[in-house]
Amino acid sequence: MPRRNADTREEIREVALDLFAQKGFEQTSLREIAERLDITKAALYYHFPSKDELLVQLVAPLATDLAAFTAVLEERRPDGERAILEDYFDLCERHRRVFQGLLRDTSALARTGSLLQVLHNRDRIDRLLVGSDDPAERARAVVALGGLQDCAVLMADAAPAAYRRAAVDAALRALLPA
Amino acid sequence: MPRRNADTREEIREVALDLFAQKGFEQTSLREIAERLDITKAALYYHFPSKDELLVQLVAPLATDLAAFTAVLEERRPDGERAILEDYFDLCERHRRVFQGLLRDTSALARTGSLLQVLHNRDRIDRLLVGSDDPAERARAVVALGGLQDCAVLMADAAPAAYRRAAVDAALRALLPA
DNA sequence: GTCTATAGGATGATAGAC
DNA sequence: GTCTATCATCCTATAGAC
Repeated sequence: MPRRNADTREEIREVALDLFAQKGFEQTSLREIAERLDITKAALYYHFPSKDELLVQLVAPLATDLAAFTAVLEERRPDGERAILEDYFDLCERHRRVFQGLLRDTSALARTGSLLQVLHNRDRIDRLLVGSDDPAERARAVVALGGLQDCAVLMADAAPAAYRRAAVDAALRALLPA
Repeated sequence: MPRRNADTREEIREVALDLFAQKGFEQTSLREIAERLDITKAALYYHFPSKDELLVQLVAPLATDLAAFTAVLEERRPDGERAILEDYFDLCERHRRVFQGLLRDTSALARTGSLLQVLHNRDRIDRLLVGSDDPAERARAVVALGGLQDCAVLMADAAPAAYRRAAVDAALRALLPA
């Protein structure tokens, strides 16, 4: 029998993103997604050819958005760094769930408790650095530390010594109120 | 028969971290780890009670280091923010492989090509923002954007509007040369 | 400390009826 | 579009010999 809601495909995307964000891609089975929608696994395969393709479609909006952002930045020198940063911030917010759930799959660490331990420490460091629990104050620390942390991942091609000074300087500027 | 090398346990850790970092935790089977070491799965279970426990032991050094860092920060107001940031940077570098391989499990995205797409864009944005390929210059952008991106993940408890201004301001300071 | 053998289960995916 | 039934494969983990 046909189901209550017309747009099953969109419902699947919604549930899948929710579960992936919550438990990670690998640890979410198609059975779980199907159960939550009260359909069968086989029905999923009518709408999506594979689990991987489902993932691809979930990340696609972010990928598209990011590509557009890059394109704009490339074709003309835009209206100032502030505007760029604001736009990038908005982009991250817009795809917050994707960032949270798909760009870092922390499920395994969460299961073992390691993740909580790390995040707890990080959170305390953030608050201590700025001496406040206020989100606006904390953000300075998150930017500074998050930025440094990102270097470890994204600058894998360069020797740490080559950018260490610059990175620390930048983080310091971010941390200190203007 | 006993194996060539005495410290099998350490060899296992080494190989496991390598494979986890490369393919992600969930997608690395104990069979693969065993094969690479020329032992059997059963032998792994002599050294580690479970796959999860193996993971825990791999993250443990980072967790410990981070806890110590927090403790120092807590007990006394340290020698200035610069030193703190430098220490945090060093900590990240020290555990670079863990950050790369375990704190973000990007394996699924990598398999589908989505990851490459996202990282490629991010890399170009970084270079464009500072107008240079020099690592030292790029670091400013990585810090600024990485910091903003981290906000989307770590400040999940706060309303974006509450820290948006502060975060963008901090990122801007990080981006602009002093 | 390492092996063989296997239990016991979940998973992604497909075939074919309705 | 959704179902039932099933396949083939892989997995973590354990028992027990050597």
